[in-house]
Amino acid sequence: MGITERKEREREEMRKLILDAAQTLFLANGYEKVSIRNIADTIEYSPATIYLYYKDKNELLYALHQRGFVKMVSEFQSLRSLSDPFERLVEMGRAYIRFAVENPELFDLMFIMTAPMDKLDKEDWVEGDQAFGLLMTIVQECMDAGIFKKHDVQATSMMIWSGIHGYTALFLRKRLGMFPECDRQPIMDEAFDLFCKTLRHGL
Amino acid sequence: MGITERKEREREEMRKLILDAAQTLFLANGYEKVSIRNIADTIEYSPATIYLYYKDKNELLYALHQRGFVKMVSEFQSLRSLSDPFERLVEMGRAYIRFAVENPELFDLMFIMTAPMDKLDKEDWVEGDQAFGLLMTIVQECMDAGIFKKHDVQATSMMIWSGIHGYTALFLRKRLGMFPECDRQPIMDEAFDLFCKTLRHGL
DNA sequence: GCAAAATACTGAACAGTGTTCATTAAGTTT
DNA sequence: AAACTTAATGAACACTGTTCAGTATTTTGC
Repeated sequence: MGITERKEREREEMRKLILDAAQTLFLANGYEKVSIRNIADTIEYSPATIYLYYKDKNELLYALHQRGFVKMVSEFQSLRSLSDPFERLVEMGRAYIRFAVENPELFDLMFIMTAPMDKLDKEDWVEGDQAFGLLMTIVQECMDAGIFKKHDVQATSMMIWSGIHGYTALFLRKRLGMFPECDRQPIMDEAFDLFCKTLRHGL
Repeated sequence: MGITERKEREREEMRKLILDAAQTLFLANGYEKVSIRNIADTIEYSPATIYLYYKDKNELLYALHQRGFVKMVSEFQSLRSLSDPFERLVEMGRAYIRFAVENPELFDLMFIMTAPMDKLDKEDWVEGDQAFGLLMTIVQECMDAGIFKKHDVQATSMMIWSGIHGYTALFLRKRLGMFPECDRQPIMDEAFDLFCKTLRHGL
């Protein structure tokens, strides 16, 4: 009897239907402005139905959080073609910033929003761990190649991640009001450049 | 007739009464969990009354945003005693992180939350400008003293701010799940230390 | 001192939110 | 065909920010 299998498949399809609708709405309108009722409307089901497939709104957000990491890690794959480890590091930083600017809502969910992160176990961090692991590998390679002095790889990677993350967080959350609109991009670019040079000479 | 003056004074007192109550509640319970009705209850007025003194909830948040910057800038005053400009810079970074950890909700409002920043004019950035101005002054002094090479002061300051901000943002928003709980603080400290050293040698 | 004008305040309502649950409809098993 | 299981829903609950007509209270002009 393949009925249970079909049921399971239908259930998975329904979960995908809901999540796809949620993703479209969230990424288009932001998380605040999308309600369970909105999602229910677009898939033409009752709001209560959504709760049969996802425990609550946060579980929906967390599912997207995971999708975001999968997308980001996949975009990092293009780095493999670069042979020079430092160049790869710089390009990874650029990719991180690019991802943030091109997918602001996803990035928000992944690194800034509080909502879905309230209580996460270690198992929920596989994707984030993967991305950070990639960074650590590149940093290690920079050390092996003599580009960086030998330091604790974890702390060094953390320092670099923080440095890059800072820009994107301040930029996305519109905290650069002290600069005139037109100056912001150039200043950001110059600051990123300076950060890379400082790493190159000082680490 | 001092009646208009008294009225003005009473109005200001009422604004303070509301804002104080809001601050206490917000900083204790977080912004999400405090409603206008909660605030109204604690000051024993009707919810509608609050709208006679503040346009909406965001105006309340923005008033606290300003208070936060005043507090932060006042905490930076202790830096004046340090004579070495680089030491002053490091200590400013420490003070920034300390402020964030000790006043997480205020910091959130000032640098992370989207809510009150939706549309701010240039005049609303005086306090932030002041803090960033202080940073630029110290960076300039580091350059004058020959500790840093001469670069664009704005971009350099921005780079340093981003670097420090990154830690605090990731930490406050609980994005260090890949590290075991007990390792986080040491890694953060080491990363901060490494950032300072890297600036010292590489900038 | 008293009526009229101005100000301060509030209860109730509106339109929305996330979430739950008894009830109904559909599908599966015996 | 009847009994059982599963899926979907309408309606409700307890909230939210915000508005507004109406009621107190205070100030003004006579």
